[in-house]
Amino acid sequence: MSKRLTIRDIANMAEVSPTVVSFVINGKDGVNRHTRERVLEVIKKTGFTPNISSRRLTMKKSFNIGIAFTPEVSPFSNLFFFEVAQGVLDKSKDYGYNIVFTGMEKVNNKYHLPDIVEKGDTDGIVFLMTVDKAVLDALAERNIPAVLVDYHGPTLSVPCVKVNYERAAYVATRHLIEQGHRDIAFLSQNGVPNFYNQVFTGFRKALEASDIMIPLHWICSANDEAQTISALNSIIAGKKPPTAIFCSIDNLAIEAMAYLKTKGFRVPEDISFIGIDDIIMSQYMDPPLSSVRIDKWEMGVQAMELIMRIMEGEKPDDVTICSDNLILRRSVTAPPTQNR
Amino acid sequence: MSKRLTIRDIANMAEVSPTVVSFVINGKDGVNRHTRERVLEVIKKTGFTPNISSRRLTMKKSFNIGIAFTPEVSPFSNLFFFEVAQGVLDKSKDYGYNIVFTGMEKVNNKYHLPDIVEKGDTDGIVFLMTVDKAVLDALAERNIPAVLVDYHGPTLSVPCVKVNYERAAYVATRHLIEQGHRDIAFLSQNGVPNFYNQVFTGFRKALEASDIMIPLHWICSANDEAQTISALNSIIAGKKPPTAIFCSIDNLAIEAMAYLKTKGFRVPEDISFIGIDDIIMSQYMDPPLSSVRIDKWEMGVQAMELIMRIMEGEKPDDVTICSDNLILRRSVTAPPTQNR
DNA sequence: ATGAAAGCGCTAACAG
DNA sequence: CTGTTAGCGCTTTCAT
Repeated sequence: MSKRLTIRDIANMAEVSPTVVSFVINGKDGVNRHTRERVLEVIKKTGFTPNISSRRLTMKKSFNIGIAFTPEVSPFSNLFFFEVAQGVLDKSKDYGYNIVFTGMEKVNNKYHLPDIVEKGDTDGIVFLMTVDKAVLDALAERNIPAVLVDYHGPTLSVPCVKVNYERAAYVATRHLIEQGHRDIAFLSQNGVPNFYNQVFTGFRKALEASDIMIPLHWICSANDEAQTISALNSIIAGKKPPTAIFCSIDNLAIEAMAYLKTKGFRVPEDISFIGIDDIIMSQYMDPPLSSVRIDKWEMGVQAMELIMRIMEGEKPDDVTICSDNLILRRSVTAPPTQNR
Repeated sequence: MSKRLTIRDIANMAEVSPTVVSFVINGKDGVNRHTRERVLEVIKKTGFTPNISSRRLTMKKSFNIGIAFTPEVSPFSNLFFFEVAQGVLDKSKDYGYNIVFTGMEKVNNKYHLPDIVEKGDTDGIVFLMTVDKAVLDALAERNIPAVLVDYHGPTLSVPCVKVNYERAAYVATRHLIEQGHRDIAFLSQNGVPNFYNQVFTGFRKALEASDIMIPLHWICSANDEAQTISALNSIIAGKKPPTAIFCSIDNLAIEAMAYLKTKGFRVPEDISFIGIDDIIMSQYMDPPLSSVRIDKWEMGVQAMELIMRIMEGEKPDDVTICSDNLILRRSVTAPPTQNR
């Protein structure tokens, strides 16, 4: 186990001072071309890499970016944020940062500052979906940049990577209509009011654009499996069930599809389904689920880029990801021809 | 943005020297009880946390643990290692380490040393499934601990967290037999010879234990979707197709099930399926897939624990995870009663 | 264009 | 039991 080289060793070998070596490593000018090349030569030959702990201390930078999340949106249990995380991870490499994942614990109904920032071990944080105002303030005070991915709340002091869910819902619903459906039910979570509003608005506008009216008990919300089932039961209760169901996220569509199949519905022959997100699982369903694809990986990339721009002193605007990329699979077909 | 406190500030406030503060922070003894309490008091009051960059430099430790993976087993695209990573991450908290994810690029058909170790920015690495001998050697030379998760190759110099795939395959196959099946096909990947051997052995032993013989064209391997399909075609080609298919991993079972359904087979009425792993997706299939559950989260936890033990100078043995936890779902039922 | 020297905040001998 | 001091390996004034 040979001792690691230091900048001083390199300096000796190249017969210059440590300062010069530091300069060339950091690409600063003010170094004679020949000297620079000589140093570069030695560095290449020795495979020298500057000790990162030391740079961290000197530069008061951690070269870490955190991804902070609450249990519900852990990239390790939520397939949406799983892809987002991948995006920020991939992009982080380009900037020479480590990504460190930190779950946020809730104590007394408010989130703790991620321990990674308490330790001063992060230069920026990307929050997934939610964050406490207090946490954001603490970050601002420490002057560490933050961005939010897939945030649904009121405008905030930090830039966000957003999805236009109204648009997505509109596109999904319009697709159903274009396939000939006029009896379309709406199923969404409503735990996050803003999300619900966006999605419902998109749905409503699509229907209105085609002068379609639906019975009110076809508009349902559900935040867990039990609620989904009872919503579904109410939707199919009438004598004339809908021919299609719009679901605000794929997860819900998957749950709903499974349940209605147990109730004897054939998908899509009896009833069509469409969702939003296009999570990895959707393509494996039976039938594979049509969905409005959200490029989650790209959201992660954008988040990382926002962080970097903030670090460079910019004050970037929110970015909104393409929200109308319809993925056609087999869960949607024309409505059954009715004879009554 | 108030300046961060240093150990020196705390020392002044508590009217002791920085050394004493350092001692109490690091839980060393040789500090008077009252002094210790006084210092603790100040620390609590101020919310002081020692600058980690500084400790890193002084102690020559990074307080980072890496998870290294090739593209095929990226936790962000492979649902098996996705759960493993979660386990490592959860456990790392207990030890105060960051987890940093590093993909390994292949250049000239061999993997590069993860950049995180080149930079000296990791105290240990968890490799997912594969690793080059050369990389392991480089690590050994730098004296940084490594463990392997779900490794299938010949014995190595580093401890591994293993699955007993022979046992898992045995349990899965026996379940099929217990349900009355005697016409059972075998489908496995064979990209990793050791894995194939284990799984096949388990399958074979279960059959032999019940004196079951099967036609040889029911023993198939496939490493991508096209191969899966052609394997399946060959399996169902004869006049009397099997009543059940054992698949070496859930992914394969999912693919196979989907394909055979398009061929008009009803699952499980016409043909039963069982897999190994119990990945997150399996429960959402139609029908939900029976599987031998591998506790992937626990594998991650064990990996982290192995790393820690190596750091403490131990020379731990491999650990093998429970491999016979049968999860009964709806993809297996009794074989159709035959009348011919 | 180059070098000397200070200092980042901590830990760990070593003295007392 | 407590304090002094010397680094850890780098970056960055400030001279030259």
